[in-house]
Amino acid sequence: MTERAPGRQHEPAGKRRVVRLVDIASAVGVHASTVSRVLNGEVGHSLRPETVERILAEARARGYRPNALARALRHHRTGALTFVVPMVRNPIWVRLQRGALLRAAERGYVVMIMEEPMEDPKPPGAYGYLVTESRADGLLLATALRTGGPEPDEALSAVPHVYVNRRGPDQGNDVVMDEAGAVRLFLDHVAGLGHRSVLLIDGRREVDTVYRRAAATRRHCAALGLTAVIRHTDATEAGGFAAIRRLLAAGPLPTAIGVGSIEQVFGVLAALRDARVAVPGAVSLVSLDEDESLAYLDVPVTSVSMPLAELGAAAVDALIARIDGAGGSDVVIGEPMSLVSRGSVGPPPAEPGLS
Amino acid sequence: MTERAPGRQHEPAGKRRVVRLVDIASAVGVHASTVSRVLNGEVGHSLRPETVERILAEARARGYRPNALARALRHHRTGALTFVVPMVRNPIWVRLQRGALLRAAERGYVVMIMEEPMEDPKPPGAYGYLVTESRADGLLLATALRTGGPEPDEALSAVPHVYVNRRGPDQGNDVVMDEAGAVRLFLDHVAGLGHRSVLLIDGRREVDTVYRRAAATRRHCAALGLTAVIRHTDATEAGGFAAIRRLLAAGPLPTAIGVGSIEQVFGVLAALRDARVAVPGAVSLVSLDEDESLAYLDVPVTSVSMPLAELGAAAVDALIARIDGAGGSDVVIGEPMSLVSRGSVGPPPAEPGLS
DNA sequence: CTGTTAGCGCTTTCAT
DNA sequence: ATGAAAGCGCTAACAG
Repeated sequence: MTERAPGRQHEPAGKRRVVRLVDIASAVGVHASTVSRVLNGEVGHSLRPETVERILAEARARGYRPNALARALRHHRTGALTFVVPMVRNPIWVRLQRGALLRAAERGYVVMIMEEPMEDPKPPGAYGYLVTESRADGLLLATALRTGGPEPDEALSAVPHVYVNRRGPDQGNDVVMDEAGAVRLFLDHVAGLGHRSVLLIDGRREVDTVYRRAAATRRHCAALGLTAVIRHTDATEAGGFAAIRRLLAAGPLPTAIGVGSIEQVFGVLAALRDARVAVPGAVSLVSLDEDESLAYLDVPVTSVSMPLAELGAAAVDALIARIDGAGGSDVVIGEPMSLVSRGSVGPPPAEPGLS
Repeated sequence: MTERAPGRQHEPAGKRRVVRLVDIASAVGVHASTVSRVLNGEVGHSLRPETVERILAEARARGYRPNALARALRHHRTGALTFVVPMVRNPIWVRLQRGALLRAAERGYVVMIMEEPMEDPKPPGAYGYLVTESRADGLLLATALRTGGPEPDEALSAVPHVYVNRRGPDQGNDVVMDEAGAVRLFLDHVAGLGHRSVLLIDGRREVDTVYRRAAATRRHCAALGLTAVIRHTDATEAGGFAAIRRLLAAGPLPTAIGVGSIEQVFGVLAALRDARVAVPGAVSLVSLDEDESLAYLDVPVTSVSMPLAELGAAAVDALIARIDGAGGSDVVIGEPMSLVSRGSVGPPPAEPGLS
């Protein structure tokens, strides 16, 4: 009883080594390869039921777990994916990440996260080494910035990869959301109420989602006969605040405002509040980025809810398909998308543009 | 010119195999072990400078990257850590994760994220297999719930691990924040302004941080001669909203309110707004969870800012120390912590508890 | 100074 | 129905 903290029964002093295939093989009195076959459920090979039982029992008893490293080395498969995300605070990434993590787990993969600093963005190819070094089987690239040209990143030519929530330079590897659909939901809603002038406040135009929303806004406003003003600003509270400040100083606001990120929504709301611009009395507001907190603001904010988790899951599926050698084409996730009405949208004021 | 997409020069049709140590060895005309030595910068062994040069040049030319799998198999080190986090929306995890990711990268580790569903929490030992299978060298356990008893999780006895932002059942493996310090910052601030009654709205008491904040509130209120009311509710907007609703129905509110999570802050503010309780006129409000958006609400909310990123970094350091066999003791991160004054706190109303 | 050998833990033909 | 042997890519002990 003077022994220190005995773990189980025959615990040899010192930390017990992890149990290997050969350990259970020699315990049962068979060869390691036999154990391997049994544990991998080889159906082709007919094993004596009794042997099978003994092996299974022993493995279970000793809590055997296969060494993923050794396995991966043999199979040229790590069972890991790397998700490269921009280092921003926006909750959009949390949901995207969650959708991806869940689906990856379902499909037997683990996910490593790499965060890319926004100040010092690297080209996607900078992450290719993770696959080359056999740390992962493929790359989910959610770095936000559009790259300069359309030349495919050579460093990724032999690396399974998928661009998530942005388009990449090479065709057929994009998994994105239907940003145009989201914009249409917003515009049709306000146009239907009689608004004729629209303002979009969004992030830097180098961000691909922003670019696509802006383009869709211009296009659809033209189609509907609405005037469109588009302002790019920092995707922060301060950015949204400053944008409204500047616009107010220059003249009356458009009557319908769409905002790209929730941080900007906070800033926009604060600026409108400061300037005593009534929402939805004088201007209507729609967030293109859904979050539950929008329901609890002094002006509950209507938003467009996008399928972030589905996007993450679809990206994982697409990447695994590429790892498995199957080709694949661009994917656009459009469902489920909906307008969450919360009261920040109303008809335009009698004298349009009144602020 | 009819060939399809030639990559570089001597690209043999089909995807080029990854370059191995032996490839560059045979190219240079030396043995693989020599290459290994050179590339690992063996100082003890004196290598002929010319050989070194040739090897380095060849490796660079062919973009050689060591196979992390093979290396890990030999070294019994994967160079990966697993971070187990609860699956919640709160931005606290984003910052914690970021601090951990950054520090891990600095120290040459990659990080895998596992999200634990809040509805179906598993014991921390359920993640031990990741180390046993050699998928990671250690575990950062940020699962929020306190476990039942103080019995150390046997499944983790041989697994390097550290509990992050919560205390674990085994001693000496905790890396937590100074929640008591945060609570004191809040209480001293409001007590200094003359408040005598305090309300804490926080999450489920099974969450360790909540438990510690509640205990510290009781203790410090007693020391200061303040009355303390503590309400546990869902860590959501709806939870905060409902808590205030119920309290208002029962009578006047304490004059100083602390709130555990930002989601609850949104709910609390909404409920106070609905009930026309002036902030900070009738009650003062402090968020124990800092976020920039708090500055842009209709009532800018004062908060206590905690060192989340530092916590993540410290946890990584502590875990690596344990992986390296060094012992370690519990760590409490208290700096930098500060009160961010934003205007939701004022002196108590003349008739205390007036609502 | 550099090559040989063995082996990390597992899987997979090929034998028997 | 099971064993033997080779090898994934790399490194470390030991020769020479």
